[in-house]
Amino acid sequence: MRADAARNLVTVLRTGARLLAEDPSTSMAAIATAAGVDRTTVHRRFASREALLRAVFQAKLDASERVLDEARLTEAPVPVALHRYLEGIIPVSRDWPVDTRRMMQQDPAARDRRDALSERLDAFLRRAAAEGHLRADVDSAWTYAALGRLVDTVAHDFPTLDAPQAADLVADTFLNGFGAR
Amino acid sequence: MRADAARNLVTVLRTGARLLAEDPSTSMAAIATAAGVDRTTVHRRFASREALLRAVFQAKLDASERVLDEARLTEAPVPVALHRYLEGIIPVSRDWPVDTRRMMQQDPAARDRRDALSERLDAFLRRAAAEGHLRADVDSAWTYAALGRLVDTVAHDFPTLDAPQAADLVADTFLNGFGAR
DNA sequence: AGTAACCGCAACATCAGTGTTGCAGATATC
DNA sequence: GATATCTGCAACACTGATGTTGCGGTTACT
Repeated sequence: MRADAARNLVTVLRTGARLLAEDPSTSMAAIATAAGVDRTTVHRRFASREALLRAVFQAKLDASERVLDEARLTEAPVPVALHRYLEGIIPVSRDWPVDTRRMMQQDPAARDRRDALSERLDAFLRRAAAEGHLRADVDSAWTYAALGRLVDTVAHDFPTLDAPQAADLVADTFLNGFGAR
Repeated sequence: MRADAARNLVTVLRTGARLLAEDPSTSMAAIATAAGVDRTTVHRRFASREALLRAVFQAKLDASERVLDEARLTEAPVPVALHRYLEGIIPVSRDWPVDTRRMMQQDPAARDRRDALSERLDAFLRRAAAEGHLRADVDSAWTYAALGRLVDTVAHDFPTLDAPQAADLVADTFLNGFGAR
């Protein structure tokens, strides 16, 4: 593939992710215009609208897997791994703001990859609980779900915070909650 | 309006809310079929698709305002008001699972109503902090956003919990977080 | 029981989004 | 500079969703 074609491709993907997050029914034409290319150019790279959506979600999964790898969730000390994960995943959530659960219905392969990611993070949270860093009386599914929502919230509703600040905030809230003591 | 017409109307509204939450691009035809009425019947009640969406969000706002009124956020003791609010708002989130922020763009009147609700809840959270129930070192906007996400998460991802159980879980997590102590 | 309101059905027009093709010009790469 | 690749543009066909209308039959209300 030629270099300019590759550039256009990533531009379309990132623009598409942004617009589709705001409005999941955004048309191919709107994405093409916002990306600064012709509508037919998008169709040349992505055979169908569904193919474009798949590519966007794949890009998010790629980035997420990289973050989990680099966080070393199974080996690093729990507080270190947690913070490294948060600092990595918040920019991913910002770059690919699409809602993962929506698409997963029609793309079984993507769903499997996402399930694998979920399981890795869930295992980390169970280890954190076993090692005494998290409460043992709370369902890990609830812990996992709440952490994910905190990440998305800080990523999209507090865009002025940079990644380290946002990670600090999420970690503090996640561990200590909002109650005075 | 005749009684059967009123019944159909609420059925369409609730069915629409459910389907539109799963997929915001659900067609009027799909909503009509799922609600057990003809497509033209829906069009007789709602002049356009946009009108149907507005009605769904209005219904959610109506229910939310009722909950906030009954929670007596300005008078009741903070722990009581918080629990009463949670126990009321979780069923609302389940009955009207649509994402409020999406629609608010095109409907200024609805956005104003939603802003008023936000302000009431935010004022409650500020009172809670002032009376020593919440940490004073956390931005109330973050507190508000996080609480809202916890509510939505428990409402949709943990449907087996009944409202009181879910409210207990959210209140516990909100106040204490997930860290061991 | 009579009346007004409501509904389903069929048919139609309209419109926006999707996907395709051919070609001429521009651009990266060698 | 030659070549292969990519792009924009124009044109076209197709599909699905939206919105409307008229009519005959059904259902709620008094």
